Amino acid sequence: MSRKILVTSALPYANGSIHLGHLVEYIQTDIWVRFQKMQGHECHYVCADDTHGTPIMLRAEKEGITPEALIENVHKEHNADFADFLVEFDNYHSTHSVENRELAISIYKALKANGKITSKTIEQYFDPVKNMFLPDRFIKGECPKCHAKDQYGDSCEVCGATYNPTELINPYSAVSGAAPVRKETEHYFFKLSECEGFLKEWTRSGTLQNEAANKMGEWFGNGLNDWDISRDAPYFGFEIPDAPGKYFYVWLDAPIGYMASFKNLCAKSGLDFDEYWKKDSTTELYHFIGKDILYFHALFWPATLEYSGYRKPTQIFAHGFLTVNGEKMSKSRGTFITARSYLDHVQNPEYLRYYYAAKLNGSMEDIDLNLEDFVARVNSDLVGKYINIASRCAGFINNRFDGRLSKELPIQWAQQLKHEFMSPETWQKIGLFYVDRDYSKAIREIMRLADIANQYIAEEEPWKLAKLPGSEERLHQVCSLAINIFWLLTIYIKPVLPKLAEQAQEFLQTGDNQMVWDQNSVLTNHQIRQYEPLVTRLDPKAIEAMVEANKESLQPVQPAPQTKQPEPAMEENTYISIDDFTKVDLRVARIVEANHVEGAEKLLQLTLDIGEEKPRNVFAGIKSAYDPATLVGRLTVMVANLAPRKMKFGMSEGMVLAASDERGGPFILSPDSGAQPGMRVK
RNA sequence: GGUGAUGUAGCUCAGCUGGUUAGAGCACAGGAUUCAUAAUCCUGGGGUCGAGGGUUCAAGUCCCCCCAUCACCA
Repeated sequence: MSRKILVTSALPYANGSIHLGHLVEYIQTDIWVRFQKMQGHECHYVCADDTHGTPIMLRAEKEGITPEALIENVHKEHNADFADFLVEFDNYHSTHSVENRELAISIYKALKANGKITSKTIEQYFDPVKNMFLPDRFIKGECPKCHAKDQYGDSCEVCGATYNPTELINPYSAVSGAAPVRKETEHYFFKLSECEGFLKEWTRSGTLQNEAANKMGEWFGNGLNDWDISRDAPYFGFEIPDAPGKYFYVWLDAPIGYMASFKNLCAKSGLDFDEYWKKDSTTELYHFIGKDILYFHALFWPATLEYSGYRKPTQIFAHGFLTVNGEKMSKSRGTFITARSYLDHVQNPEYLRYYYAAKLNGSMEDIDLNLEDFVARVNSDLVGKYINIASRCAGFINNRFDGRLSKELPIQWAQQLKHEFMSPETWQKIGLFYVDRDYSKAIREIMRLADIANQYIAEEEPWKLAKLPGSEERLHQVCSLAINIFWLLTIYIKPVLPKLAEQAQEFLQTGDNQMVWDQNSVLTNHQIRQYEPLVTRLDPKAIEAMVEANKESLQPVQPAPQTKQPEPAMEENTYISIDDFTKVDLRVARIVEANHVEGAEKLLQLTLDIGEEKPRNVFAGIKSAYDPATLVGRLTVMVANLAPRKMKFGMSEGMVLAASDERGGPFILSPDSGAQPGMRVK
């Protein structure tokens, strides 16, 4: 029974190169799609560049080209990267396309007709030099909570606080450096607050993984706010109908890009767009995404579709992030590796496809690319186990039997091996792992089978049979069986290693129609070709060179900030600069008051004078070591610009420094005599 | 801070609804073998399952509380 399936991966932002982190998702999706196609389902895989928004506009300006030219260049680069990693889209389009413009406008109109659009006047920061409203990420200033300098407008990287950009102290524009002014502007909102009932039901109807559904509970708990879907000119995007100078926010038209890409495919291939997108469509729709953009795909997107008269996704598959050697990708460590850099050094994309597959499961857990493990795994599994089966037996077939497989297989095949390698149960078991995106289990099973094959060969000792008179037939059958097993394993692993499967097909001289799932016949009395090494071992030096090269490519210029698909934060150095240190405002403080806190096991409440008008209230975890009475009047040192933190017992407006480890403590610090409250420690 | 996850041998990971001496691959040690890209086969060492409480006849598996790591907070 053939199903009709539409699959998407998240749209990469047209502001940067594809890197190994992105590839987790595209490889994950591609494997899934290839498996569906192998099963004979009608499966279409579409994607596109996400091209709109302020970062694109500003970057184009910086490069002295039009945004259109910028996204065109990036589109070419992305296309080449995906193709080289064997990610086989049926269509790779762009959100800056006629299809997307039409769909975005018609969806907006439908939402409006359904009473789901409203407008509100809001106050936003405006750059008077650039004459533009500033997105949160383009405003910097002092954190209102911890007073750290140069923090972004939406959150503080030092204390982790989130806030509105209007709360920043001494804000400045990251674009021009000018002090932004607050300015009123009318924005359009999607009334998400009215969609709560629908969304609650939808998110609990099996469309999300358990962890993801749990996560949604939090958002519902806080109550849904209306979603701001407009931005003011200048903006690179689509202008909103009947609203001159107002543009759709990039996240409105980005997911519509899935539809647009498919529509574009329909025009080329004759597929029926409505069959896949109309409200009561019986086709299936799956979105593969990273866990970071679950919010957009599990709330905004289904609500948008629901209230504009389209079908909703069948399921949303969220995956985790990539770490390299157990840590976030880092430019200074050379582990921030682009797709292109990998190809330049390692060449074979299937090593990475294999490794990711061996690690992936259907959960939102992060996966780790351990570079040493990567080399070991590829060489030992792929070359040592799997390819080795063909490599060690093909010679006998080629040289002793003119490349022709035997007419019969050994009795072990019928007796036991057939059940392991070719029974309906095995096909089903591995198939189910693919369907569930539990590729690591599929790989594990396939490698278990490869082990069995090598054991079988070791037991039969074909090299001895070759020297033993009268054993010709036995030798022929044993090696033919090994080749058959290699063929089966190739089919099992084909979604992961499509190129290798193609080369194997060439060697085995099998047709496309024999490379299908559920294969139930064997190759007997069949001509194969001369064996050539199908995969070579991966030299660890190539990995070292790649890491080195990426260390060198550390750019002195900071990449443009992104508002979408944020890349994992980068760690710069183990050392901090003097500037980093001076961010910490250490002050001499006098303990004016010290009290026990009712209900707290570890805390004391301190009132600290640091020469300010109002003394600071600080909770310190030093109860175990100090009696409050002995503290009053003492001088100590506190962090004065730590983000105030709301604790169970009240607001803590700083931190007292104290030393401790397993040998004891805490011991609070005291300045030498002469120090006065409020003096800066530096 | 809130929320969702994760923490099992040197490394990467399995361990379903709690039940015999906690598993695999890699790495390591010893042996076998030479067909194969030093690949393969056999044997072995190695874990107080993040810390601490609790429930139970029985806990890696359930509950509580810490600690660490990751993500999200429109």
